[in-house]
Amino acid sequence: MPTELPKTYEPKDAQAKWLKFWDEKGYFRADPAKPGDPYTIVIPPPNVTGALHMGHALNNTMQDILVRWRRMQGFNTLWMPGTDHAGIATQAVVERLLLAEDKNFKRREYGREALVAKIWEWKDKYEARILGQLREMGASCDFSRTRFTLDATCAKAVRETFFRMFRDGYIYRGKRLVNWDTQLQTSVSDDETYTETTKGGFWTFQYEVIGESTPTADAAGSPLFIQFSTTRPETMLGDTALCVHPSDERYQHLIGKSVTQPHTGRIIPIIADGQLADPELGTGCVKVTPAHDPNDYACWTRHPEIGIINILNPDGTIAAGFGEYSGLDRTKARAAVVAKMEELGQFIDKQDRDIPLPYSDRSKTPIEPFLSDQWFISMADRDDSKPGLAQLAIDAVTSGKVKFFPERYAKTYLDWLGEKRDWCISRQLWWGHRIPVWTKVKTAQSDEEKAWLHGSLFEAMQEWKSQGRVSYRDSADPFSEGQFLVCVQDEADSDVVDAMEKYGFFERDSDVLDTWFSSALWPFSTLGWPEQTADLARYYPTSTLCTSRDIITLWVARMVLMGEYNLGEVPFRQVYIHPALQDGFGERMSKTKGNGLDPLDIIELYGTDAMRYGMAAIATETQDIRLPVMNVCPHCGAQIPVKQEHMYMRTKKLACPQCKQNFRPGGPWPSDDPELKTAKQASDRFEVGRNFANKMWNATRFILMNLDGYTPAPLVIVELPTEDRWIVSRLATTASAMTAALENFKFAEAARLIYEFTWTEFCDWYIEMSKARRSDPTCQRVLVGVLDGILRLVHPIMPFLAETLWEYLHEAATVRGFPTPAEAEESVCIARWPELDALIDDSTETSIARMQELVRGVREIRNRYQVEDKAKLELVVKCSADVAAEFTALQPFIVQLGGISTATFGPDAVKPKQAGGVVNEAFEASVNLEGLIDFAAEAKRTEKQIADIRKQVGAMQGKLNNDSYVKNAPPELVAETKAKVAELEKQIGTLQANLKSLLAG
RNA sequence: GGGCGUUUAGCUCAGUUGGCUAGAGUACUACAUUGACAUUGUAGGGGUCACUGGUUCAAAUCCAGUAACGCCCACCA
Repeated sequence: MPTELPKTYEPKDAQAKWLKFWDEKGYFRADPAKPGDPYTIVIPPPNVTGALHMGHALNNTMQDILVRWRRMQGFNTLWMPGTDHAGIATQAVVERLLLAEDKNFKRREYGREALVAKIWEWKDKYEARILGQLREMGASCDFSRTRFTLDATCAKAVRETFFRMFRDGYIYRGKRLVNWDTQLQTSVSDDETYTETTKGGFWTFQYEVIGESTPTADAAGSPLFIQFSTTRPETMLGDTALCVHPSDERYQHLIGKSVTQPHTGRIIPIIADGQLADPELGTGCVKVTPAHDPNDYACWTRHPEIGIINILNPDGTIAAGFGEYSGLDRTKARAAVVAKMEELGQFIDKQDRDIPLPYSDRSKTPIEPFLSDQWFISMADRDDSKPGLAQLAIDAVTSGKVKFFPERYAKTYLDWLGEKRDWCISRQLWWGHRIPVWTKVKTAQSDEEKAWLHGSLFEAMQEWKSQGRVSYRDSADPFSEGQFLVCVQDEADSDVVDAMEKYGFFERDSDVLDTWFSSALWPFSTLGWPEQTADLARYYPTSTLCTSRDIITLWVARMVLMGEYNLGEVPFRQVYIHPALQDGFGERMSKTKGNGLDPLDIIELYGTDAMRYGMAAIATETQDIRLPVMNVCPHCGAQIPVKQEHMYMRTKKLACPQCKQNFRPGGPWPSDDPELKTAKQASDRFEVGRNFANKMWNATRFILMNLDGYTPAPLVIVELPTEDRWIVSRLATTASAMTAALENFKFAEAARLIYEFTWTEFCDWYIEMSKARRSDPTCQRVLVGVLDGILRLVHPIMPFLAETLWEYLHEAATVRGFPTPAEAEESVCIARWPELDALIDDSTETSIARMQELVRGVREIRNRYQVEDKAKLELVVKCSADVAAEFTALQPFIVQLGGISTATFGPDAVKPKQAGGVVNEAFEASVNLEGLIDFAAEAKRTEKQIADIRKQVGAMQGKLNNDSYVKNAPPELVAETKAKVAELEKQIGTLQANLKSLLAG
């Protein structure tokens, strides 16, 4: 006696149970020694800054569907999990935490080692949380291989890559403007700045043009001045040019001339640069201060001859070498610089103006653009035999080695790489992979020092270099040069490091690498590269990368580049870009807006399977998808749509329209009123998945209730009754279509296919039909076999549900399937993906479709006349002998599903006098409505139907009367139209006859 | 400013290479209730396919333009 199932599916119990079971069985542990073509996915490592959000849920669901599906297909699968150290974001989070604990927290005083240790603590906590959430979502990762971008394995790959690139001349040190916090004396990332409108000034000055005089000068000839405006007068000390637009007629004659910078006496040129100067703005002339303004800096890179001059000390005072201004704070310097211009009569005007000024988030002081040493990777083409890195990555895609899905994203990738901009890889942080380069910071003084540096150390270095332990530029005695850089292959190589640091000649660079540097190595660092591991040999290159489009450039392009450079092979064959989630108003979901959705709320409310189904169903090929968010009232459970004005924590309290009680809208913010209950968040998009899970649950429940005496036996398909052949064929078609959908990353279609097959065809029709065949052994076998197939097909999307039902089915019918039953696998995770193409049989489809049409017609009449279901109807169907034979074979189902008392089929069937009817090309069905019929209403309906058909016929006749249609359209289409017209004309005839008798009453 | 995308039922979205009366889910309406399932069943109503023009025998679909919205990148003396 099979187990009786509860009435509804309880996702929570199932989730806990199967996570444990799968883990114990080790289904997701990859073994390179096992057979099967490899299928590998590396997870886009989530940042260890916090919890997983809905975007992760989407991303990971896509990956898990692919991995579970491929595993069932017999691939040797590996889904590599892990997390990202996310340099800036993580360090900022931890620093904010420390600042909250102690208002006087200062990074420098706290110290590098202590801070890094603190961040590790944070990492351990949140990594565990993230991995836990990943498990809860059902992710079939191989958690035994979990990596972290800052762990020892990944660090090795980082060191090796940096060393090679340094050695090969791709990595170089250069200057770049950074956001400088003069109070904390540190650079800050763009993320750590905010812009605030500040009262400032807009000054206009003039510089004297050398050797020119005004055209309208008096006899003596007065000097010619050129005017420009600025909001930061103090930077005039660092001016190295004035700039005008090349096509600006006012200044044509001055391009190439020079002016005097009055404070410094420097002679600086007037240059033309179309990108910097805008003739429409101000005077059309602009000063150029490359060291203190990003645009001017860019201008300098285009005109390097003008030079670049830094005027600031790290504390924001004016640097030495600027006379009376040196040592002044930048604000005092500004006043002094302006005063000087007034004194010289070269001050024209000052207007008060509100200026958007960048501030440091940490110290709340204005940011200074500050020139500093940075590390870069050169992307450009090279003169030597070595490849240009950008080109390597471009070729990987243009050659088709890497394919994008949807294709259009290849353009994003190629456009960005085409610029071949160098990649700045250094970050002024402590959390990350520290740059393994030592710089010579002093020259030898004493004889002893000289002997050491130029003698013993240099000799040792040459030796180490030949051993590949260090890399540096060759020359007779490089150590005699001023700045000298040594890249150390292994920072733990104490021979080298101790030797360099002895006497303090060398200091290690304090910067760390951009977090994307280690992320770029992820597809092979996780597999153990540079070691030649079994994993690397088996699972690289990986198969598919699933990610979002905003990191195509930051991440995808760089992985390809690094894979090609380090291993000479692309890191993945396919890149699937999934859509981005938006809220109900088309705005990107984000923490600051508070319009996000917590996957854990969704899981709790609807279950993991429902969440996964929702994610799959939503993943179409568009680039954005909307997910309207609702608050669930914590008192009564009412669902209240989130409105735009609730965002950004603008609404701190909401009243439930149903129970009138107050609550706090759900969101990422901490509560400021512990009394006020916080709403969970929901979205009705997940109800479909929950309902679907329940539908499958109950279908299984029904089948198991009717399985008494089940025996497995081979099924001879051709000998099966129509309805059995039909459902088997439909299952086969569905399986085939799902395979194709998944191969093309059409997750929404895959979800729709299994949903429609299960709900509409299997539950609404086949199971209903099976009720007329109680305990028919063949029917039992088909029910069991189709359910088995459904569970396999749905497993990648809804694994917990599938596994739960699989276990029940296993108990009741271990041996199952068709055409030849076999003992099923112990878990649906390792069951074979259905490949039933041989069972696809189109010929039965038409008969069942006709039968469905007939039943639907009867139901429609029943509804129209409000005939209650219990009342049996008399059915007469006028049709060809062939169709009559089909209907006769299916008669039990027609009788059952239509609620029929007697049914007559055939060409000579005589319809009752008082009848309601349905007419189509294959049959005319009539139901006896004696005593019920409303002749006038029925006549009116018939008239409308005739009119509708006439309209169609008219449109088609129009086409057929059009010579160019008959001439140009495909002949088979024309023939089809003609046939259709004839068909419809026939229907009109029947309907008119009916109308006549209706009118006659 | 540059690039990419979107606009189809009240809402969220399908609609393949142009070709029968444009579909689904949800919401809505009516009816149904101890027989797997109300997280249900049966049936029904609901669309100027953003707008303008063009190509074509034929346009939701192809082309051009307009508008609104979204995302990415660049930039704002």
